[in-house]
Amino acid sequence: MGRAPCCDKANVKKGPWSPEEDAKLKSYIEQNGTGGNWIALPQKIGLKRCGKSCRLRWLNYLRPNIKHGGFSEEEDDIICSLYVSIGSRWSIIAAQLPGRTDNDIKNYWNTRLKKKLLGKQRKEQQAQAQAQARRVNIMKQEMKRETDHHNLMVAAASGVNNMSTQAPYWPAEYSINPMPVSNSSITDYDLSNQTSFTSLLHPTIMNMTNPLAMESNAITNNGGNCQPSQIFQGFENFPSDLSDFLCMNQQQIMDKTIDGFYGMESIDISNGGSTITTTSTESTSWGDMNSLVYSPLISDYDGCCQQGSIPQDVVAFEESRYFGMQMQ
DNA sequence: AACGACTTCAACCGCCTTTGG
DNA sequence: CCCAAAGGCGGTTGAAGTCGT
Repeated sequence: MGRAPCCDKANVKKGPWSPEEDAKLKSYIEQNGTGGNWIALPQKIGLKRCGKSCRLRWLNYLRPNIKHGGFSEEEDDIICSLYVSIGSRWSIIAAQLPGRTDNDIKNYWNTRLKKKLLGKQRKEQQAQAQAQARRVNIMKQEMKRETDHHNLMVAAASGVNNMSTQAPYWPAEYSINPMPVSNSSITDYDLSNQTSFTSLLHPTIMNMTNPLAMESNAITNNGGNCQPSQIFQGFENFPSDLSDFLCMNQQQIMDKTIDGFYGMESIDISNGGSTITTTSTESTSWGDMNSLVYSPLISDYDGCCQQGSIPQDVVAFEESRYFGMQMQ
Protein backbone atom coordinates (compact mmCIF):
# COMPACT_ATOMS: atom_id res chain seq x y z
CA MET A 1 0.00 0.00 0.00
CA GLY A 2 2.01 2.92 -1.29
CA ARG A 3 1.49 6.63 -1.01
CA ALA A 4 -1.21 8.13 -3.24
CA PRO A 5 0.31 9.76 -6.33
CA CYS A 6 0.21 13.56 -6.52
CA CYS A 7 -1.57 13.44 -9.87
CA ASP A 8 -3.29 11.08 -12.30
CA LYS A 9 -0.29 9.34 -13.81
CA ALA A 10 -2.33 7.96 -16.73
CA ASN A 11 -3.29 11.39 -18.04
CA VAL A 12 0.04 13.05 -17.47
CA LYS A 13 2.75 13.52 -20.04
CA LYS A 14 6.28 12.61 -19.04
CA GLY A 15 9.68 13.18 -20.55
CA PRO A 16 11.30 16.23 -22.12
CA TRP A 17 9.33 19.46 -22.38
CA SER A 18 8.42 20.82 -25.81
CA PRO A 19 8.98 24.49 -26.65
CA GLU A 20 5.19 24.96 -26.75
CA GLU A 21 4.79 23.61 -23.23
CA ASP A 22 7.63 25.81 -22.04
CA ALA A 23 6.04 28.88 -23.64
CA LYS A 24 2.65 28.14 -22.08
CA LEU A 25 4.03 27.67 -18.61
CA LYS A 26 6.41 30.60 -18.80
CA SER A 27 3.90 33.13 -20.09
CA TYR A 28 1.28 32.06 -17.57
CA ILE A 29 3.57 32.29 -14.56
CA GLU A 30 5.04 35.61 -15.74
CA GLN A 31 1.55 37.06 -15.98
CA ASN A 32 -0.23 35.38 -13.08
CA GLY A 33 2.39 33.83 -10.84
CA THR A 34 2.10 30.27 -9.66
CA GLY A 35 -1.14 30.99 -7.82
CA GLY A 36 0.27 29.23 -4.80
CA ASN A 37 -0.82 25.87 -6.12
CA TRP A 38 1.41 23.93 -8.46
CA ILE A 39 -0.89 20.93 -8.53
CA ALA A 40 -3.78 22.93 -9.97
CA LEU A 41 -1.64 25.01 -12.32
CA PRO A 42 -1.25 22.58 -15.24
CA GLN A 43 -5.03 22.10 -15.44
CA LYS A 44 -5.58 25.85 -15.49
CA ILE A 45 -3.34 26.33 -18.51
CA GLY A 46 -4.21 23.11 -20.28
CA LEU A 47 -0.91 21.32 -19.78
CA LYS A 48 -0.95 17.55 -19.45
CA ARG A 49 1.82 17.68 -16.89
CA CYS A 50 2.18 16.88 -13.23
CA GLY A 51 2.23 19.96 -11.00
CA LYS A 52 5.55 18.92 -9.57
CA SER A 53 6.95 18.60 -13.05
CA CYS A 54 5.79 22.18 -13.82
CA ARG A 55 7.39 23.45 -10.65
CA LEU A 56 10.66 21.72 -11.48
CA ARG A 57 10.63 22.98 -15.04
CA TRP A 58 10.06 26.53 -13.90
CA LEU A 59 12.62 26.50 -11.10
CA ASN A 60 15.36 24.71 -13.00
CA TYR A 61 14.93 26.04 -16.51
CA LEU A 62 12.31 28.70 -17.24
CA ARG A 63 12.79 31.01 -14.28
CA PRO A 64 14.57 34.26 -15.22
CA ASN A 65 18.29 34.79 -14.57
CA ILE A 66 19.15 31.11 -14.60
CA LYS A 67 22.75 30.31 -15.46
CA HIS A 68 23.65 26.98 -17.04
CA GLY A 69 27.13 25.50 -17.18
CA GLY A 70 30.37 27.47 -17.16
CA PHE A 71 31.08 27.20 -13.45
CA SER A 72 33.94 29.45 -12.38
CA GLU A 73 36.82 28.42 -10.09
CA GLU A 74 35.31 30.61 -7.41
CA GLU A 75 31.98 28.81 -7.69
CA ASP A 76 33.80 25.46 -7.55
CA ASP A 77 35.46 26.55 -4.34
CA ILE A 78 32.24 27.69 -2.77
CA ILE A 79 30.50 24.44 -3.68
CA CYS A 80 33.35 22.32 -2.32
CA SER A 81 33.61 24.35 0.84
CA LEU A 82 29.90 24.20 1.55
CA TYR A 83 29.73 20.51 0.71
CA VAL A 84 32.46 19.86 3.24
CA SER A 85 30.60 21.97 5.78
CA ILE A 86 27.00 20.90 5.32
CA GLY A 87 26.98 17.92 2.97
CA SER A 88 24.61 17.44 0.08
CA ARG A 89 22.16 20.19 0.99
CA TRP A 90 22.01 21.38 -2.58
CA SER A 91 19.27 23.92 -2.08
CA ILE A 92 21.31 25.68 0.62
CA ILE A 93 24.42 25.57 -1.54
CA ALA A 94 22.45 26.88 -4.51
CA ALA A 95 21.25 29.80 -2.39
CA GLN A 96 24.86 30.95 -2.19
CA LEU A 97 25.28 30.97 -5.96
CA PRO A 98 22.90 33.42 -7.64
CA GLY A 99 21.42 32.05 -10.82
CA ARG A 100 22.37 28.47 -10.05
CA THR A 101 19.81 25.79 -9.32
CA ASP A 102 20.21 22.99 -6.83
CA ASN A 103 19.77 20.49 -9.65
CA ASP A 104 22.56 22.08 -11.67
CA ILE A 105 24.92 22.12 -8.74
CA LYS A 106 24.08 18.55 -7.84
CA ASN A 107 24.75 17.41 -11.39
CA TYR A 108 27.94 19.44 -11.58
CA TRP A 109 29.17 17.97 -8.32
CA ASN A 110 28.35 14.38 -9.25
CA THR A 111 29.79 14.53 -12.75
CA ARG A 112 32.81 16.80 -12.41
CA LEU A 113 33.74 18.33 -9.08
CA LYS A 114 33.84 15.03 -7.21
CA LYS A 115 36.17 13.55 -9.79
CA LYS A 116 38.30 16.65 -9.76
CA LEU A 117 38.82 16.41 -6.02
CA LEU A 118 39.32 12.65 -6.11
CA GLY A 119 42.03 13.14 -8.69
CA LYS A 120 43.82 15.62 -6.47
CA GLN A 121 43.52 13.31 -3.50
CA ARG A 122 44.91 10.32 -5.41
CA LYS A 123 47.98 12.29 -6.44
CA GLU A 124 48.63 13.29 -2.85
CA GLN A 125 48.13 9.72 -1.61
CA GLN A 126 50.54 8.38 -4.22
CA ALA A 127 53.16 10.87 -3.12
CA GLN A 128 52.65 9.81 0.49
CA ALA A 129 52.85 6.11 -0.38
CA GLN A 130 56.12 6.66 -2.22
CA ALA A 131 57.60 8.54 0.71
CA GLN A 132 56.50 5.75 3.07
CA ALA A 133 58.03 3.09 0.79
CA ARG A 134 61.31 4.97 0.82
CA ARG A 135 61.30 5.04 4.63
CA VAL A 136 60.58 1.28 4.78
CA ASN A 137 63.43 0.51 2.38
CA ILE A 138 65.90 2.49 4.45
CA MET A 139 64.72 0.66 7.57
CA LYS A 140 65.07 -2.75 5.87
CA GLN A 141 68.60 -1.99 4.73
CA GLU A 142 69.48 -0.88 8.23
CA MET A 143 68.10 -4.10 9.73
CA LYS A 144 69.86 -6.27 7.16
CA ARG A 145 73.16 -4.60 7.92
CA GLU A 146 72.69 -5.21 11.62
CA THR A 147 71.64 -8.85 11.03
CA ASP A 148 74.74 -9.57 8.96
CA HIS A 149 76.91 -7.97 11.58
CA HIS A 150 75.25 -9.99 14.34
CA ASN A 151 75.65 -13.27 12.42
CA LEU A 152 79.32 -12.65 11.88
CA MET A 153 79.85 -11.89 15.54
CA VAL A 154 78.01 -15.03 16.71
CA ALA A 155 79.77 -17.22 14.17
CA ALA A 156 83.10 -15.88 15.24
CA ALA A 157 82.31 -16.42 18.91
CA SER A 158 80.87 -19.96 18.77
CA GLY A 159 82.13 -21.37 15.57
CA VAL A 160 78.65 -22.64 14.76
CA ASN A 161 77.69 -22.41 11.07
CA ASN A 162 73.95 -23.03 11.33
CA MET A 163 72.40 -19.75 12.52
CA SER A 164 68.75 -20.66 12.06
CA THR A 165 68.12 -21.50 15.72
CA GLN A 166 69.61 -18.34 17.03
CA ALA A 167 67.28 -15.75 18.45
CA PRO A 168 67.95 -12.28 17.20
CA TYR A 169 69.33 -9.82 19.70
CA TRP A 170 67.26 -6.86 18.56
CA PRO A 171 64.03 -5.96 20.30
CA ALA A 172 61.03 -8.19 19.54
CA GLU A 173 58.90 -5.39 18.11
CA TYR A 174 61.23 -5.15 15.10
CA SER A 175 60.51 -8.69 13.95
CA ILE A 176 56.96 -9.22 15.15
CA ASN A 177 55.08 -5.97 15.02
CA PRO A 178 54.25 -4.28 11.76
CA MET A 179 55.80 -0.97 10.97
CA PRO A 180 54.20 1.79 12.97
CA VAL A 181 51.75 3.62 10.78
CA SER A 182 52.46 7.26 10.38
CA ASN A 183 49.69 9.43 11.72
CA SER A 184 50.29 11.82 8.88
CA SER A 185 48.15 9.69 6.58
CA ILE A 186 45.21 10.39 8.83
CA THR A 187 45.79 13.92 9.92
CA ASP A 188 46.78 15.22 6.52
CA TYR A 189 43.11 15.24 5.55
CA ASP A 190 41.65 15.89 8.95
CA LEU A 191 38.53 18.03 8.61
CA SER A 192 39.34 19.67 11.90
CA ASN A 193 42.40 21.00 10.16
CA GLN A 194 40.78 23.32 7.67
CA THR A 195 44.03 24.31 6.08
CA SER A 196 44.89 20.77 5.13
CA PHE A 197 41.62 20.09 3.38
CA THR A 198 41.23 23.43 1.71
CA SER A 199 44.73 23.03 0.36
CA LEU A 200 43.17 20.42 -1.90
CA LEU A 201 41.02 23.16 -3.31
CA HIS A 202 41.83 26.30 -5.20
CA PRO A 203 44.18 28.65 -3.29
CA THR A 204 41.56 31.37 -3.07
CA ILE A 205 39.54 29.21 -0.74
CA MET A 206 42.30 29.38 1.82
CA ASN A 207 40.76 32.68 2.80
CA MET A 208 37.38 31.07 3.41
CA THR A 209 37.31 29.14 6.61
CA ASN A 210 35.13 26.14 7.29
CA PRO A 211 32.20 27.65 9.14
CA LEU A 212 31.80 24.64 11.36
CA ALA A 213 35.42 24.75 12.39
CA MET A 214 35.05 28.46 13.03
CA GLU A 215 32.03 27.80 15.17
CA SER A 216 33.94 25.21 17.07
CA ASN A 217 36.61 27.76 17.85
CA ALA A 218 34.01 30.34 18.71
CA ILE A 219 32.27 27.98 21.08
CA THR A 220 35.51 26.94 22.68
CA ASN A 221 36.84 30.43 22.99
CA ASN A 222 33.59 32.00 23.93
CA GLY A 223 32.26 29.56 26.44
CA GLY A 224 29.58 28.37 24.05
CA ASN A 225 28.23 31.86 23.51
CA CYS A 226 28.09 31.56 19.75
CA GLN A 227 27.42 34.64 17.65
CA PRO A 228 26.86 33.79 14.01
CA SER A 229 27.50 37.32 12.87
CA GLN A 230 30.99 37.13 14.33
CA ILE A 231 31.61 33.59 13.26
CA PHE A 232 30.85 34.27 9.63
CA GLN A 233 33.20 37.14 9.16
CA GLY A 234 34.93 36.48 5.88
CA PHE A 235 31.88 34.52 4.76
CA GLU A 236 29.86 37.56 3.77
CA ASN A 237 27.49 35.77 1.47
CA PHE A 238 26.53 33.22 4.05
CA PRO A 239 22.86 33.65 4.93
CA SER A 240 22.13 34.37 8.55
CA ASP A 241 19.66 31.51 8.77
CA LEU A 242 22.31 29.08 7.64
CA SER A 243 24.81 30.42 10.11
CA ASP A 244 22.17 30.12 12.81
CA PHE A 245 21.54 26.56 11.77
CA LEU A 246 25.21 25.73 11.76
CA CYS A 247 25.70 27.40 15.11
CA MET A 248 22.82 25.58 16.71
CA ASN A 249 23.88 22.39 15.01
CA GLN A 250 27.30 22.66 16.56
CA GLN A 251 25.95 23.43 20.01
CA GLN A 252 23.59 20.47 19.93
CA ILE A 253 26.32 18.20 18.73
CA MET A 254 28.44 19.36 21.65
CA ASP A 255 25.55 18.71 24.03
CA LYS A 256 24.93 15.29 22.57
CA THR A 257 28.60 14.38 22.70
CA ILE A 258 28.89 15.48 26.29
CA ASP A 259 25.85 13.42 27.18
CA GLY A 260 27.44 10.42 25.52
CA PHE A 261 24.52 9.91 23.18
CA TYR A 262 25.73 11.41 19.97
CA GLY A 263 26.95 9.19 17.21
CA MET A 264 24.16 6.75 16.53
CA GLU A 265 20.86 8.50 16.97
CA SER A 266 19.02 11.29 15.20
CA ILE A 267 19.56 14.89 16.09
CA ASP A 268 16.87 17.42 15.47
CA ILE A 269 18.23 20.81 14.65
CA SER A 270 15.54 23.42 14.89
CA ASN A 271 16.02 26.49 12.80
CA GLY A 272 13.26 28.97 13.36
CA GLY A 273 10.52 26.54 12.49
CA SER A 274 12.33 24.33 10.03
CA THR A 275 13.85 21.12 11.22
CA ILE A 276 16.86 19.39 9.87
CA THR A 277 17.44 15.84 10.98
CA THR A 278 20.85 14.32 10.84
CA THR A 279 21.02 10.55 11.10
CA SER A 280 23.70 7.96 10.89
CA THR A 281 22.18 6.65 7.69
CA GLU A 282 22.25 10.08 6.12
CA SER A 283 25.92 10.23 6.79
CA THR A 284 26.44 7.59 4.15
CA SER A 285 26.13 10.34 1.60
CA TRP A 286 29.43 11.50 2.98
CA GLY A 287 31.13 8.28 2.00
CA ASP A 288 32.76 9.72 -1.05
CA MET A 289 33.93 12.82 0.69
CA ASN A 290 35.08 10.78 3.67
CA SER A 291 37.43 9.03 1.34
CA LEU A 292 38.61 12.42 0.22
CA VAL A 293 39.28 13.76 3.64
CA TYR A 294 40.12 10.69 5.67
CA SER A 295 42.70 8.04 5.10
CA PRO A 296 41.51 4.56 4.03
CA LEU A 297 42.15 3.43 7.59
CA ILE A 298 39.02 5.20 8.78
CA SER A 299 37.09 5.87 5.64
CA ASP A 300 34.74 2.98 6.32
CA TYR A 301 34.03 4.31 9.76
CA ASP A 302 30.30 4.62 9.07
CA GLY A 303 30.06 0.93 8.44
CA CYS A 304 31.95 0.18 11.61
CA CYS A 305 29.63 2.45 13.58
CA GLN A 306 26.60 0.68 12.23
CA GLN A 307 28.01 -2.67 13.29
CA GLY A 308 28.58 -1.27 16.73
CA SER A 309 32.21 -2.34 16.66
CA ILE A 310 33.53 1.02 17.77
CA PRO A 311 33.07 2.24 21.33
CA GLN A 312 30.80 5.25 21.68
CA ASP A 313 33.57 7.52 22.90
CA VAL A 314 35.54 6.74 19.78
CA VAL A 315 32.45 7.43 17.68
CA ALA A 316 31.96 10.73 19.42
CA PHE A 317 35.60 11.55 18.87
CA GLU A 318 35.46 10.70 15.17
CA GLU A 319 32.23 12.66 14.78
CA SER A 320 33.90 15.60 16.42
CA ARG A 321 36.73 15.33 13.91
CA TYR A 322 34.16 15.17 11.16
CA PHE A 323 32.55 18.36 12.34
CA GLY A 324 35.85 20.04 13.01
CA MET A 325 35.25 20.12 16.76
CA GLN A 326 37.82 20.32 19.46
CA MET A 327 37.72 17.62 22.10
CA GLN A 328 38.87 18.43 25.61
C1' DA B 1 31.15 5.22 -41.26
C1' DA B 2 29.89 2.26 -37.41
C1' DC B 3 29.96 0.86 -33.01
C1' DG B 4 30.47 0.73 -28.03
C1' DA B 5 31.90 3.16 -23.88
C1' DC B 6 31.55 7.07 -21.39
C1' DT B 7 29.60 11.60 -19.90
C1' DT B 8 26.16 14.95 -19.12
C1' DC B 9 22.02 16.70 -17.45
C1' DA B 10 16.86 17.14 -17.61
C1' DA B 11 13.41 14.91 -15.50
C1' DC B 12 11.34 11.64 -12.46
C1' DC B 13 10.57 9.23 -8.02
C1' DG B 14 9.70 8.82 -3.45
C1' DC B 15 10.40 10.45 1.03
C1' DC B 16 10.14 14.09 4.47
C1' DT B 17 8.44 18.59 5.95
C1' DT B 18 5.20 22.20 6.04
C1' DT B 19 0.74 24.06 6.00
C1' DG B 20 -4.06 24.61 6.66
C1' DG B 21 -8.51 22.93 8.00
C1' DC C 1 -3.61 17.33 18.14
C1' DC C 2 -4.63 14.91 13.87
C1' DC C 3 -4.86 14.33 9.11
C1' DA C 4 -4.53 15.19 4.22
C1' DA C 5 -2.67 17.87 0.59
C1' DA C 6 0.95 20.41 -1.24
C1' DG C 7 5.69 21.82 -1.30
C1' DG C 8 10.45 20.85 -1.21
C1' DC C 9 14.38 18.16 -1.49
C1' DG C 10 18.03 14.70 -2.63
C1' DG C 11 18.93 10.46 -5.08
C1' DT C 12 18.49 8.15 -9.27
C1' DT C 13 17.49 7.23 -14.08
C1' DG C 14 17.81 7.20 -18.91
C1' DA C 15 18.03 9.69 -23.33
C1' DA C 16 21.07 12.34 -25.92
C1' DG C 17 25.52 13.81 -26.91
C1' DT C 18 30.56 13.05 -27.19
C1' DC C 19 34.66 10.49 -27.67
C1' DG C 20 37.77 6.80 -28.90
C1' DT C 21 38.72 2.85 -31.69
